[in-house]
Amino acid sequence: MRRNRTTDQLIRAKRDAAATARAEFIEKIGVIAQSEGLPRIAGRVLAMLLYDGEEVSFGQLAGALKVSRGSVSSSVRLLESQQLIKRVARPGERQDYFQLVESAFANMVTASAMRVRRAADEIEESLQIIPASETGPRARVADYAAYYRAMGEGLDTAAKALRKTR
Amino acid sequence: MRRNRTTDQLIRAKRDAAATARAEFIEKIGVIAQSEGLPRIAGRVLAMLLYDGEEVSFGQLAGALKVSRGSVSSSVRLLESQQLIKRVARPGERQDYFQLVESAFANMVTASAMRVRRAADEIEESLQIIPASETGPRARVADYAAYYRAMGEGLDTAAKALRKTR
DNA sequence: ACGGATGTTCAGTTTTGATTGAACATACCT
DNA sequence: AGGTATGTTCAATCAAAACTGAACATCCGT
Repeated sequence: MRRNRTTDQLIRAKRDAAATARAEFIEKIGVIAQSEGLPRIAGRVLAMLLYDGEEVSFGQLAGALKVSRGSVSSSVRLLESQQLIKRVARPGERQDYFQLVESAFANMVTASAMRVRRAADEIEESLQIIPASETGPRARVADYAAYYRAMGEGLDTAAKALRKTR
Repeated sequence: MRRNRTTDQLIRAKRDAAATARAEFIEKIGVIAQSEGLPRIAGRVLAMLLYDGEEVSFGQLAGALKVSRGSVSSSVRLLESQQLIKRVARPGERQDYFQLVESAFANMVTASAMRVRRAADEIEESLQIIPASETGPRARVADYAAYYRAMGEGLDTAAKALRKTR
């Protein structure tokens, strides 16, 4: 099929639009990730896997994101540890491949819940040390701990709900 | 009333225990604050106000936490902007005084909700740009946005609940 | 008006954490 | 075994954010 110049230009324009949309999304998630306590590169890895939806190789990550292999290594390890992505072996291929886990969103919530729970633990540790005579401080710190506990449970509940639905 | 040496020592030991418990709590919250996206000093200010329960002056904050007045200024402004503390004027006193707001915990949740909602907005912005032809990516990004939306609403609900209870 | 106490601002410094890249270990292919 | 592709580790670098302190503005009492 022969196409004229105008048609070709349209097609190219469309492809470009898709490419820039993808690039902007990846960068944006990189920034959002930082406000979630993830390093920027980890966020971009996550974004790329989410956007593309398919398995992506270690080399592709380093290449497409233009970062060192060292960074890719530490990022994917972090994301694996939080159960957000998984490493898959492709028969016959040397490289590692990665993809988002099914329940990635739920697991993000679980990771938050874990952080909050750890904070609650620390505060309760403090509570142990405060002498019984300090009734005012004890009451207020106990309230604070209870707040963190409640948050943690709320997040866990939310995670469970997410897991059921999708 | 005359007390012997041993009694005095006991009293002093008790006071010391209370003081170190307080100091450790303040430091600990400083660290936890960082994982919440607050600067460390702001966390310590918050901790001091929470522990002591009463109004604390600008000067006391700088003195007790051993930080510059500049740091106190920016910290209290940040905490005020998030509605976690309030500045109170004492009649006849020149210094500003600060205390935790009643609904501080609920407001912390609200602040988180705001952050999450902002992230959701950004992701939806991305969604606008992705061409309709990219059905796979669009669906996945939309899911991601929905997840953030749900989180935001969940947090807002939690905040409302907290406000009712206490 | 003056002096001193107070809070804010901002340029400079310090600290913290992320990122790189080279050395290394491992596995595979020949 | 030798060579190459691959992922990890870690010391060095870089970037971002927190923090300081001095200059400034404001207010209050005198």
